[in-house]
Amino acid sequence: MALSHAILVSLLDRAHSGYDLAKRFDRTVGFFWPVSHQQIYQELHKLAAAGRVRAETVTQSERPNRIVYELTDDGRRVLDQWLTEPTEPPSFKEELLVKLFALDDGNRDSLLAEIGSRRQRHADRLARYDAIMAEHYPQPETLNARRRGRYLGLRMGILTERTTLAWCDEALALLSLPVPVPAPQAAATPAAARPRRKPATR
Amino acid sequence: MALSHAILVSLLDRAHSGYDLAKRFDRTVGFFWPVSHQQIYQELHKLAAAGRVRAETVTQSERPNRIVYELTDDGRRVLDQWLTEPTEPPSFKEELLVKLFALDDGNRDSLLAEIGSRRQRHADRLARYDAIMAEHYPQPETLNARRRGRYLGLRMGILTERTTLAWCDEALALLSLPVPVPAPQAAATPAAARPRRKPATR
DNA sequence: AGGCTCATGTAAACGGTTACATGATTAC
DNA sequence: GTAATCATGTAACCGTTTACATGAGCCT
Repeated sequence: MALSHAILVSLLDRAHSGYDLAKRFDRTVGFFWPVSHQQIYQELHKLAAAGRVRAETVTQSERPNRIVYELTDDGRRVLDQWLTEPTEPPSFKEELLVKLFALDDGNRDSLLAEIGSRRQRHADRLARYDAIMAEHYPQPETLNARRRGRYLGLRMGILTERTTLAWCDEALALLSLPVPVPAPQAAATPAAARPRRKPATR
Repeated sequence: MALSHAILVSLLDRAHSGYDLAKRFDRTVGFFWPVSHQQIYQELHKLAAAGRVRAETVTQSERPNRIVYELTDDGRRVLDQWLTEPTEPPSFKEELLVKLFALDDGNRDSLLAEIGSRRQRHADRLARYDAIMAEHYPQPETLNARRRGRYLGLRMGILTERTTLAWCDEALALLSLPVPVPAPQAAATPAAARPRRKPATR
């Protein structure tokens, strides 16, 4: 429901072509709302058909023509309306945590390795975000409204990456710790013979 | 690609019916991999057709019959294979941050209100997670491998909610701060007459 | 009487991903 | 010569969401 809105938001400042939007998304809104170029082109057609954006072809020599899209008054109205509607907390799908549900002594090492490589990726991201912050958002209190909103997006990214890094460190430490030896009575008893009591879930 | 795997993971400990799985997901894996009951039923059919689970009907009087699914050796193999494959960082879609990209003086109050209500929801979640942690995971070092994995999932949930709460507080504080008055020279100049220099994006 | 829990499903619609397609220019 | 950049798209597929369906028993 919000892909169209993400595009409208990106057109707020000025008109863009589909190609521009695709590149812009990669650096900005795309961090919290990933979108492919195919989606953008198709959605722009729909938005134009619905009268929320106006298309204008810019003829170019030496380069393919561009089709530049601009917000209409109606588009602006739809956008403002959307902003007042309540938002659901993000549903995040974390494959790694699903995998950890299957953790046992047999797969411990491969999961440890995976957490390690994830740690690295998050550290890289954090470094990139920190660099953008230092360069573009020195003192958030002095920013105007629009730029404050963008600052807060970046800020969320930084806090998230820091938290994830800290979690990776905890996870690596915990998984490296030896697992306590299970109670000795189980040693010689065949599995099928042991009484099965209803185990507490969780 | 991982819905089937999330189900296989849930069947690791013991056999479950679709109905059981749906309820179980809500409390466990569903936090990092949300799934509806329709998806579960359909996926169970596919998994059974592929020989990764074995279905058994349990006849009940007074209640509808249950169809209970159990991991096969092949299912276990597929699961173990999947665990060794690398994982992408989660792509999270945060509508609220998209909205903040459109922040201006006209919508500041409604966005402030929305951040406030989101703050509350995250505080509630954190309280629930803390309660589960206190009750089920007193000392993580003493847990066996399987339960350590689950502990780490919960731990991630707690860290995430804490971080989000802190971000909400920052956002509320920043948006409540008065926006600095723009440079006075713009006061009487008509917008069209002002020179338009290429503004720095970001 | 109305709503919840147990228990399973089908069907349509929507949204997103992957693959394929074209073609000129510029940089290495 | 090869790859990347600019610039736009179509088509098939897959995964997810929403709506609809059934029916008994239990609780208030």
